[in-house]
Amino acid sequence: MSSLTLPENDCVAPNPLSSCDLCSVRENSICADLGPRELAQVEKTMARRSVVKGRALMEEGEANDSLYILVQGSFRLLKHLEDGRRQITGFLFPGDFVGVRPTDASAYTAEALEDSRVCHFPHKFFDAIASDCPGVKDRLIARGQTEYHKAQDHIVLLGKKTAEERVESFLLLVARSIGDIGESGAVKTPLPMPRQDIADYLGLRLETLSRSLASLKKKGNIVELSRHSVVLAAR
Amino acid sequence: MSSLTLPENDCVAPNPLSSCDLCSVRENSICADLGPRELAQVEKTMARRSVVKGRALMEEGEANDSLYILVQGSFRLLKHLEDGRRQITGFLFPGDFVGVRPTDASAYTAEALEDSRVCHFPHKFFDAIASDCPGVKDRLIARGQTEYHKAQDHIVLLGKKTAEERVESFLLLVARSIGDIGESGAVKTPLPMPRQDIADYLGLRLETLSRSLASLKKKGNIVELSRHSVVLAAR
DNA sequence: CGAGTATTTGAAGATCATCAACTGTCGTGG
DNA sequence: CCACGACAGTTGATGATCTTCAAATACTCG
Repeated sequence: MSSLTLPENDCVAPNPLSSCDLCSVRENSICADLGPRELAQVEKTMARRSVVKGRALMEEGEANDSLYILVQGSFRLLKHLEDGRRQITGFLFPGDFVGVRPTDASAYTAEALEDSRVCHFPHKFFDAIASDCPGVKDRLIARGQTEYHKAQDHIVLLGKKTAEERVESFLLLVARSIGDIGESGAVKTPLPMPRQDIADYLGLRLETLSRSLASLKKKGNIVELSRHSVVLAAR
Repeated sequence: MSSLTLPENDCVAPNPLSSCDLCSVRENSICADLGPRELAQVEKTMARRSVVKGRALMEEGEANDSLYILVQGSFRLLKHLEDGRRQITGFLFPGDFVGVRPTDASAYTAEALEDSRVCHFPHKFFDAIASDCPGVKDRLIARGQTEYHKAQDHIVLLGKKTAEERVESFLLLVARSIGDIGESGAVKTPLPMPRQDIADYLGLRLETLSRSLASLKKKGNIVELSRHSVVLAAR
């Protein structure tokens, strides 16, 4: 209760992700609302977890009672139709959350696109500190809201945009999360997910996606294109 | 502060919607979490408001600091693309919420499809009672979550379903909110929104919607179809 | 009843899907 | 180090679904 020792830490913190003090996504997360006392509590309570590529953090239909914050790596969120068709409803990048609420049946599956690291918070923890840190619940509400807004943008994309518009919107979306602005204002961004995942996110077939990418490249909107990265022209 | 008089009420409560005791959507709402003291507070604080057909409860881009609970009627939620295309992201029926969080710029517009009645709660109110009623914030989180799940279902619909599948899903959706199960298991449901709104929800053109409806009727999935209602065959 | 709008229906065209073949990339093992 | 196999991605040709443009019909409200 009283000690502030950091269980997983060596003295020199060889892994920068194992201490909250050095956490790269902390300002964006709930942790920003925690006082020093709660933060110490967090460092004792929570578990950091590695998830290897392809593994699920939670499965559609299964119970989940934890909140995960993605620290490193990326995930896809997907839902299945009865007949096996699948729709990707979103991607997670560092700083994003899953499991804002405990539930008996997750609405979607979350699978790692690459080897990743997450922080794991049992929801019990939030209930426990809720009275001391009222800001935490507000932050959960806020995060739920931004998820909802992202979903609405996705709805607009699927409902009203053409194939090429969808692809462009998607690339900008990824770039905003994990892209780097290069010299000349061009943006280079990794694409950790395979083409099929992008297609399933955009409501397009693989081939249509490929053609749209080719077309955007010919038009100059895409400067460079490879399997795992894109460079977008400065607008 | 101390009196429990209900401002808008006559003795015999001529309008059943003007007292929380008689509110038809109360069990589904936040109010279910309120203690008698808070409920009394609610009856003094909140305003019941009529919204005439076509009027907006909130506008995309404008500030909003209130939560509204729909008591009677229906709304459409919509977002605009820069070029004027519009996408309907959802409909509200009695018991549904808008404005789960205060914001400087609403993500969408909410317009009445018919003359409607809402309960209006300034978010200040929730902050004020948060410590007494911890359940209220949890309920807001939960509600945000179900909104998110609905949005995800919408995403699946738009991303993976054919025109006819979309129309069928939509009709079931409405039926679940405001439909009546008739004899024989058939479901009759009103359609308070015009065809164009349905099309804009489903990501289809007006004509395609109309044809899909006609086709579903021919197949027998729709038993009866008029401008403002449908009867769905029992499955 | 009549004007104006909402909805349906028809015919032609475009976008995206499907089926199929080809090319590139990565990792493994000889 | 190169060769091979497997998988990921691209490209081509054809076709279906949905859109577009156009006109007719049905409703609703004054």
